[in-house]
Order: sequence, then structure tokens, then C-alpha cells
Amino acid sequence: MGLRPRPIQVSKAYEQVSAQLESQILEGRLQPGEQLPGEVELAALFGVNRSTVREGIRRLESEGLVRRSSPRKLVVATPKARELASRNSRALRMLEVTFDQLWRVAVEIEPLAAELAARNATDEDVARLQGNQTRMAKATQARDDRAVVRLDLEYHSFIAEATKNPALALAQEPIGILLYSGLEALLPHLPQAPARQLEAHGRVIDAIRLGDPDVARDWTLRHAVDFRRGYLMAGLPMDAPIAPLVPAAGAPRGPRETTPRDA
Amino acid sequence: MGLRPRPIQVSKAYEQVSAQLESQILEGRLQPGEQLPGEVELAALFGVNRSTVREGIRRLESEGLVRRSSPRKLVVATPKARELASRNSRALRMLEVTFDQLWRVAVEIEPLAAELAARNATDEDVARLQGNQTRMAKATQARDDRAVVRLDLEYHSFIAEATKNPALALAQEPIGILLYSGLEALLPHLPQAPARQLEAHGRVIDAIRLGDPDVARDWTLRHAVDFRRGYLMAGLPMDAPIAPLVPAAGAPRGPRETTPRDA
DNA sequence: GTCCCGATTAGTGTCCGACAAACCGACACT
DNA sequence: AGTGTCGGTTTGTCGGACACTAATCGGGAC
Repeated sequence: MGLRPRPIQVSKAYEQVSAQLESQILEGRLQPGEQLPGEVELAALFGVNRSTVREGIRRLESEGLVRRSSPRKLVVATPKARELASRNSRALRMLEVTFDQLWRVAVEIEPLAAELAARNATDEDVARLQGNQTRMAKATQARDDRAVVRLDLEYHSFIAEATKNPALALAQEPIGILLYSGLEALLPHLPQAPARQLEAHGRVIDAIRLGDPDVARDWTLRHAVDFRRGYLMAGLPMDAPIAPLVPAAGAPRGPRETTPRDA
Repeated sequence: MGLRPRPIQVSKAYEQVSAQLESQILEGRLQPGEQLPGEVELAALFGVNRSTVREGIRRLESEGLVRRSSPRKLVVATPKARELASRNSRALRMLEVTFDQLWRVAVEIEPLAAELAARNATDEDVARLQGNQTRMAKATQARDDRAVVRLDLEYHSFIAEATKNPALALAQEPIGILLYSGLEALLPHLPQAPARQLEAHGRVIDAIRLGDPDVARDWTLRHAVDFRRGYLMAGLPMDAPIAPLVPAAGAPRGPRETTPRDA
């Protein structure tokens, strides 16, 4: 029959605490920067024990809705894009997303990001990008693969920020983080890759500095296509998870039970 | 001077608990589906109090890395795309993203999503989309604005899922959720909007069913452009936050202090 | 032997009380 | 003015306790 039993859920007290605080924040009754009462006072207000309040607060903290400005002060905050990005990329890694899946999205988003960066970047953004480029040149010359990867990730992050578009940053960063981590596997096979990358970055940065969206877009697209080609040439698999969840080496594959104890 | 003090951070015990468990999960030593020991046992293993363990677990729970399959069983899990999406869209709302910012990203991503859906959708995906379309037709005829919005969000969510590309879904869903919530403000001004939407959806769904990526992409692009035009025609602001953080009606705007208590 | 039902047990949710350490603000001192 | 000291406040952590419920087990009915 038409009976559709919504799964009943007993609401634990600590969930109600975080839920209530959350809705107060989302409704704007508690505005970012505002300070919350201490744990004891909160406990009194909600009529629960301090331990319960603490568990509720942990959740809000981990979601970035509140933050400790100092160990004593709990203030309402807006989630930071960077933290969201890293959480999202972690999730993607766990979902065992493939290079191909990531690339398909990146090849559409990154050119847009470059375009918007060219439209909206501040002088400061440009300066940061140029600083990145300088360091990248050094790392390239020194053949420091690890630094190259790190700086590449930083470059993409700077671009995302320069767009002044949080929606874009949120969509792009997790993908960029994961995709360009794949660079690490690529570099040993393609010694010339960093040099090509350096040039592409340079062109894009110039275009951004000059406020030329079309050139920025174009070179970013080329860069992405080039990256894929490099990945193919290196013989790396497009359809395998970027960072497969390695089963603990030597451990039996069967469903292990309860404990993380095997030290 | 050149002194660059790295911000010193004391690591609380509950943070170490969640951090250790998290890294065990990310390294694959604890695999999804695996069950964790009870709180008491964990407390013993880590050599801390149960309360401390609980606070650590709250964090992992809220990040979707662990989940309670039954109230008694705590199992390792992979974060669910839907939950990530809602958290991300909440964050975007708090960042006061504008219609224009959202739309610029959506207009690039959604056509891609439609294309990939046309390539990868299963029969089941198509059936779900058709079910959505049927209900949308009813809601349109009944002029039930609320239902139209809800079904539109569902439509976009189904498309995202049909792509079989988690990276895309993660990038698209938060934006779609927020952008098409704007539909609610639009409908009263444009009575003909639902009908146009219905047609566009129908075309896209047909293209997906027939496995025609180009048509799916094309109609989705048209739909997005149309949406923007409608928004403009309705005289709605493109540069204002989609969902401004409303200060509680009638409340003084000054920086309120500590309490959420005014019931 | 299998199946169902009640008793048992284990584990979570919540509370209480306590204490050390850190933090913050104020005050005294040089 | 700048610095040291001090005391109250708040957090982080602990140990213990108890109710309630889900899983488990044992026993009786078939």
C-alpha cells in the first residue's frame, strides 16, 4: 500500500545540539565571527551535560561551521574552501575515481578557471602566481620531482583562488588536487614534462596578467590535453583508480573482523 | 624580520584518535565495510578515556569515513556523494555566492554531465529520469511551484548519477542544488518557465535514452542559457547572493554577543 | 532437528563529578 | 611602557555510573 514509512530515527542529544546550532547559524541568527558561550553555559542552555555539548561541537567543528580562534574562543565561521577541497579530494580518492574521469571534468573546468582568473585576478594574485612560477623554474632545473608536483598543485590552487568564484574553486580544487598528484607517477617517465609545463604555466600567467581571457583559456586547454597525452605516452593506465586503496601488504583479503590491532 | 613562526598547535587527544583512525582508513588497513571495535576497546587500545574516543569518532562520523550500520555497529565507509554535495552547497551558500558565479560554472559542467550521462546511463537511470519527468509534468500542470523545484533538483541529481563519474557528480551537484533553488524565486514571475523546462528535460532524457551525447549536451546548454534569460527577464539580481544570510527579522544588526538564547 | 521466545549480555547514550593545564585579564613592579 | 605575577575561568581528560536497547544465547514447543 501507499504507506511509505520514513525511516524513523531516534535523535541523539548530541545530534540535536549540533543541529540546533547549525540551523541557528544557517538562519543567520548566529553570524560568522560571533562568539559562542562556553561549554558549561551551552550545556545549561540546552539542558544537557557538558559531554553531550562537546560531542555536538565536534561535529560543527569538523564541518567548519565553528572554529576555535583561540583555544578558549569558539566562534561561528564560514567553511574554508581549502578544507572543503581537501576533504572532497579525499572522498574522490576513496571512491576510486580514475584518471579518465577526473580528466574529463578538468578539461572543461580548468580552462574556465583560467578565463575567469584572467578577468578577475588582482595584482596580488598575479604576484603569487609569478612567485610560484619562479620556484617552479628552480625545481624544474634541479629535477626535484617532488617539488614540481607540489608547486603544480599550488599553481592550480592559486588559479582557482584568482577566479574570485567560490563555486568554481570548490568544483575545481578537489579534482585538480587528485589529478595532478598523478603527475608524480608521470615524471619519471617523461623528463621533458616539467619544461613543457613551465612554458604552459608561463603563458597562462602572462595572459592573466594582461587580462586576456581567451589566451588564458586556450593555453590551459592545451596544457590539459598535453597532460593527458603525456600520461598515455608514459603507458600509465587511464581506467585504473588514481590512488588505489592498497590492501595491507601481505594481509589476507578475506573480510577481516574487528580490530586495527595488528601492530 | 625573517622569523617565520610556524603556528604552534597542541594536539588534543581526541584529534589524535580521529587522525590515527583516519590514516588507517586512507592507507587501506581498515577497509570499507570493516567493523571497528567498540568504544571501550578502542579506548583501551589508544590508552585514553571513552569520552575522548567518542569525540574522535564524532568527527569521523561527520566526515562520512565511518558510519553506524546499526546503532551498535561502527563500520568503515566511503563518503556518500549526496552528503558531500549537501555540505558543499551549504558552504557555498554561506560564502554568499551569486547567481552569476554559479551559472558560469553550471553552463560548462552541466552539458558535460548530460553528455556523459548519454554515454554511460543504465536502463535504470533512464527509468528514473522518466519517472521524474512524469511527475514533473503533473506538477507543471498543477502549477505546484514547490514540487517543480524539488523535481528539478532531483532531475539534476539523477543526471549527475547517471554519468557514473563521481568527480563530475561532486563538482556539479552542489552547484546545481544551489542554482536551481533560485528557480523558486523565478517561477512566480515566469509562469511559462516550467513548460519550457519540461520540454528541455524531455529532450535531454530522450537523448540519454538513445545514447546521443551531442543532442544531450546541446539541449542542456540551451536549457542553461534559457534559465539565465528567464532570471534576467524576471528582473532578479545576478550579482546578489543566491541565499543571503538573513539576519533574524527585526533583530538589531549590531554585533550580537554570546548567546543563542533569545527564544 | 528446527523454530520461536524469553533471559542474558554487551555496547551505546547520557550523566555526574573531578582535576590539571592552559588561558585571559588584571594588577603590581621596575 | 614594558614585564612579571596571580587568580579566576574554561577546556581537555579522566573515572565511574546507569538506563536502555540491540544482539546473543539457551530452552522449550513443534
